[in-house]
Amino acid sequence: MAQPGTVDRILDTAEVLFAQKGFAETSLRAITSKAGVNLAAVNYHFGSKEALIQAVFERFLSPFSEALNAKLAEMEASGTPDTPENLLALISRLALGTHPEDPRRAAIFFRLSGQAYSQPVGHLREYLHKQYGAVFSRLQEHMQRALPDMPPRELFWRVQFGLGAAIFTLSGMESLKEISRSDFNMEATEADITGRLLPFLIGGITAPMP
Amino acid sequence: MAQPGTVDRILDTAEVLFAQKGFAETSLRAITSKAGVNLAAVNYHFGSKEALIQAVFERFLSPFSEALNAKLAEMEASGTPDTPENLLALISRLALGTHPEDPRRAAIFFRLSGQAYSQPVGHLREYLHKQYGAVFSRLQEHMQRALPDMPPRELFWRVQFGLGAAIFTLSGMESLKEISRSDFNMEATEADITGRLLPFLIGGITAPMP
DNA sequence: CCGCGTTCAAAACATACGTTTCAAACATAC
DNA sequence: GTATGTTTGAAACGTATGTTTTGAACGCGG
Repeated sequence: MAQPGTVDRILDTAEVLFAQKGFAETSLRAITSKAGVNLAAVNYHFGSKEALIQAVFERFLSPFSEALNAKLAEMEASGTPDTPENLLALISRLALGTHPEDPRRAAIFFRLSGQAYSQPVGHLREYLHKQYGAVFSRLQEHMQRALPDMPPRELFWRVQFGLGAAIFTLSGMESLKEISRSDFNMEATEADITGRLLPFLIGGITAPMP
Repeated sequence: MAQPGTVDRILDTAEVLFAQKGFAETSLRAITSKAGVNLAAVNYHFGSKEALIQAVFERFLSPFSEALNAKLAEMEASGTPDTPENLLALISRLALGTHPEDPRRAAIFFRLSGQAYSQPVGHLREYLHKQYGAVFSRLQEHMQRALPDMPPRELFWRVQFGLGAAIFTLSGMESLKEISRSDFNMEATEADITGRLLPFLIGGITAPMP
């Protein structure tokens, strides 16, 4: 492994370009030339482009997943009550703050998630489900405890809807900011949008059953 | 123009493949060979691959956009009150029923929308905004009339959140159906999911202000 | 200082892509 | 029936991609 070197420079550059332009549209040459490393370095260190993509996601999601697990355990230990407000605020804080050294990485995080989710059949989606399905299930259980009267199947779909609203909106934040700027003369920040998002999610998830 | 021929066979095949695997991942050779037409036919009839993509969207969105416009005009004329319920039910019915000849096309419609939205910078997103921004604005005005006490900027974001929830969920419906099948032994249908989606959207959009 | 495993650099490779070319087939009007 | 404009077919073009190869450079323990 290289010290503060090639591997990390590739990952740093790749995550930015993947988030900006997508996986298929980002060539290894674009990554390596911008990262200032040799083209062959990707295949040498990672094996293939697809392995690079997975490595980018692992570096992103592992800290998030671990932090979420830790915070949930903390909640359980301290007896903090399970409420939609608590759970969603927790996730929101985590998503925005998992990488405090660079706030821009939150935006990259969202865009990568959107790319992964809207990706076709690809190995990526099942890799994510296999790798991080456990923490998602745990979250779902907490949400179920917060809303004991809601049928699990209904809750499952509502969480999916909420996930969609969040990822989709935050992933397209750049464009939406521009629209909101031209239509409302309003500058919108990440924190501003997530602040508006939370009441929406709570309202949707706790909406009365049909 | 070809009669019941080449052009439509290309569009029919392209929309399926684009929805399944994305734009960049679908080659013209894959389209033309599956459609049973010559490779050069795409460039001959459409000019380029990008023009093909736009043509696919135009064939999808124009009927939808026109139908929505017509229904909104109908509402205005008949004095039907603007309520979130009415408006969202209207859109839902339209999205599921714009192409009644083939219900599978609703799924394709959602997947294409998801692809377009999560697409990078590409010309597609601004093309869609330029082409269909008007009908979206009109819808937004109706929603504003339904919720006169909500600040327009707040409403803008809430509509975006709802759009995200809808497109994102419906676009990933195939995978989500499978998860719901394995986790809940539950068969989910399009109508089932949209039936659950509407209360969520209404709850989110009408949630109390923070 | 030497030997060896690791990393890097430059070039080449094979392939897939979008696009273009050009002649043949076709349809239509005169 | 011939001429004209349109559509199709097969092949080629140029380019960009992911990957592989081959040595050189480097770091380090003996």
